[in-house]
Amino acid sequence: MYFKQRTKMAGQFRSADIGETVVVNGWVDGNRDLGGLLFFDVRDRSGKVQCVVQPTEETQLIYEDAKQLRAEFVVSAQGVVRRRERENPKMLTGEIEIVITSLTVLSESEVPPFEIKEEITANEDLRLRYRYLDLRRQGLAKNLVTRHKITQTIRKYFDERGFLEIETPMLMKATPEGARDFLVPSRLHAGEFYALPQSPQLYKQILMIAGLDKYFQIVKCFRDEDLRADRQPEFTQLDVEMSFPNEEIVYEVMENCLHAVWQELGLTLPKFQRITYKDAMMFYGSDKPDLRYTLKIATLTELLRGKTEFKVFSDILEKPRGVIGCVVAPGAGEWSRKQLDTLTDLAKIYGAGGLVWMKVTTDGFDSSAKKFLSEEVLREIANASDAKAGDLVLIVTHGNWERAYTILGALRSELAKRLGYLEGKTFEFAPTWITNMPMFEYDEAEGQFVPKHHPFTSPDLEEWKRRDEGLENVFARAYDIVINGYELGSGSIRIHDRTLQNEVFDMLKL
RNA sequence: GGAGUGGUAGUUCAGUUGGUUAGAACGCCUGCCUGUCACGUAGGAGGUCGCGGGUUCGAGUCCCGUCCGCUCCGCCA
Repeated sequence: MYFKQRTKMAGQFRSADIGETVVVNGWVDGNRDLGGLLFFDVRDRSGKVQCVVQPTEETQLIYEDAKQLRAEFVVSAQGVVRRRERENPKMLTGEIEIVITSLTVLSESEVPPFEIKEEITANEDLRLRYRYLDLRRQGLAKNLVTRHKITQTIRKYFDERGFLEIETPMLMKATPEGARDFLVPSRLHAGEFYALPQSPQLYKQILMIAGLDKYFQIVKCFRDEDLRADRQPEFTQLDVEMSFPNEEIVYEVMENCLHAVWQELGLTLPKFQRITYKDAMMFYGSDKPDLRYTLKIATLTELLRGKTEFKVFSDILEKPRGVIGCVVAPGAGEWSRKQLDTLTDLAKIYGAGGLVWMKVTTDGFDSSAKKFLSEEVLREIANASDAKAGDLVLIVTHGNWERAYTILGALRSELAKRLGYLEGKTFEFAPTWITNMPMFEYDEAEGQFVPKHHPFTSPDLEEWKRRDEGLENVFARAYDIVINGYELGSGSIRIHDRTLQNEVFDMLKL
């Protein structure tokens, strides 16, 4: 079909164009027929512009055509730009409109399954089925623009610092990394499979051993595990590797990269904090803590040792990895039994046997375990957790310390939500490094220690020897970047030499 | 693998203790309207209540089974 090349994109017309004869191509966004006067908007990715048809003798045919326009018709319209009689300050093109002199419908549209407007109500699965319609919305298209800006900024940043962008293979040999591999059947070797990479891990190791020194890649990764709202089987990550760095260089390179990205987006990223993995777990109950609010977990294990016969507590105190901890909800002393029950349900989802609660009142304490805990013990718990009159204390026990803190962390997040700590805090970033990730963890099912990190990560053996602690306390020199309770990425110091790697494994008797 | 929750008009939802013809808003269609931009206005069409079975005089509603979506746990750097 014949149509004229557009003068510029729909959202770019301004009062400087007044008097010009122009062509605009795009999608019909709305059709307002006032009888003797008809408006329709033409939209493309840049925005939209108002077109107007006034029926006179010579435009009568155009008017008849324009009356047939429906949402999402693809049109090519020619006309003359003029100043509006009434401007619309809400539109970037609101000072002008195009008086149509020629109108071509390039493609008609069926009635869309949902309305293409910014305040969308349709379900996500419907929107995804008609992704090409959903992406016509400015807000969503803007996300792709933002993503483009981010990747461009990252490429520029690493290029300027001497990093090489190198592609690594997508079809590879299966490696027993953490996650399940996606498999691709091989035609040449019938019955055998390629694996899709969970990360470019092995290849970047090779690049370092080969002496490429500094590498980065914006790369697709595949993990065949179950989904979550914020977790997909296929995702893109920024992958970086350096030879001969130290910890401060890792921090510096990644922090400045993120600062550059935030700056490009017109945002300011606050200074990074650092918290060890152990502290993150003990105080916030998560390896990706949300630090936008200060609510902290308190540990009661040693405080209660030998001071109570309460079976729920004493059973845990006998276990070497057992922990009793609590989290305080300030001012929640009036919460109903029903509200407490839903908190108990939440704790149980995360593996708690139950939940002991305690309310601090002006003249003492009330508790679900009042029969078993003395006034003195309750007072000590209140002191240790800094609970004041009117507060609610939630106490959790578990035989595995990480599990105990995970439960408390889930309660902490829920309390923050219920107490309104997050209202209006969407863009208050609290970037944090979680340092000293554990190299091993104790596997209850297997009854032994298993690697928690991939074996390429360098362990901090000096620190380990100095402390003379068990395998549980061998730290990987690895770090997660966390913002607002979401993991943004990770860094680590790695072993690039096979001999050294073997040596380490010997030392650890693996 | 497990738990919770939902499935009613094109869309988002309401639907009371099981009871007459299953409703609303937006969208859609038709008419009217010369300054709208969430146009207005008058009217209209549109339903296998996810699917199958059961209980009942009667099922959107209760029971059993099943499918699908979402959220979470497990899992997952």
